[in-house]
Amino acid sequence: MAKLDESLLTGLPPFSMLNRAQIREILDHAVSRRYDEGTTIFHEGAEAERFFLLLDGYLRVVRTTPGGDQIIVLHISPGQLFGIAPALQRDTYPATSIAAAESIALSWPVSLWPDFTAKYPGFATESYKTLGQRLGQIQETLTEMATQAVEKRVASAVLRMANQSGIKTENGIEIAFPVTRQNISDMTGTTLHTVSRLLSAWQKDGIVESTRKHIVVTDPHRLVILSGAQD
DNA sequence: TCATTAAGTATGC
DNA sequence: GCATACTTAATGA
Repeated sequence: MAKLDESLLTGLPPFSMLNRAQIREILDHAVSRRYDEGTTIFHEGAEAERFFLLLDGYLRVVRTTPGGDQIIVLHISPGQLFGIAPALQRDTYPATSIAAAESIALSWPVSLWPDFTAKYPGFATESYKTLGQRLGQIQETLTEMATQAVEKRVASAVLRMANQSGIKTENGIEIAFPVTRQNISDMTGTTLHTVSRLLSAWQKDGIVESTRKHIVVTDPHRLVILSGAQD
């Protein structure tokens, strides 16, 4: 296996306080893998054998409700840790992770987690920080789901993706990974029909531009207004 | 206001 | 040319 370059980890929050030698040490224990779009990296409830860091691509994190349908809980962007069940004191994964686009991730056996948190300054605190942020975001989405009207929920879901992964183009902010209407309905607890209608209406109003699996937010400000601010 | 049904068009391997 | 993505209208809770 080819040696991984140290520049992969320098600058990433969990590793930013480490020196070259420490990063080298971490990389030498890591396994790098590529995942095609749509590939499941691990399943909810499965034995957590490894924890991961996303180097490139985007992931959907999906949970199955008691009813049986899947809802998209959050997305993972490059540079983020995921599958960190050990940080939650769990030995199974709390959710399923699926590659939303072609992705590359590093992983380590969970047996190394105690070493990492003990040996590397900043690693533990940074991990718990992202974990806390995620929990907060999930809770926010959940209360939003329960209280807000559909149009607001879809608006904030699109905004979240644009903020998290958006790349600037001439026309606006483009969501960097493929998203279907179905995906958005899975994030917002509505139907793909409603999402389709909303996106069509917004396109007519010049707020977004969308083609298949592809969304550009052309007027973020008005989408923000739709997402919650009242007129 | 929104889900559901249903019936259509567009797109891409 | 077939499966998948998306659109639109109609109906009714």
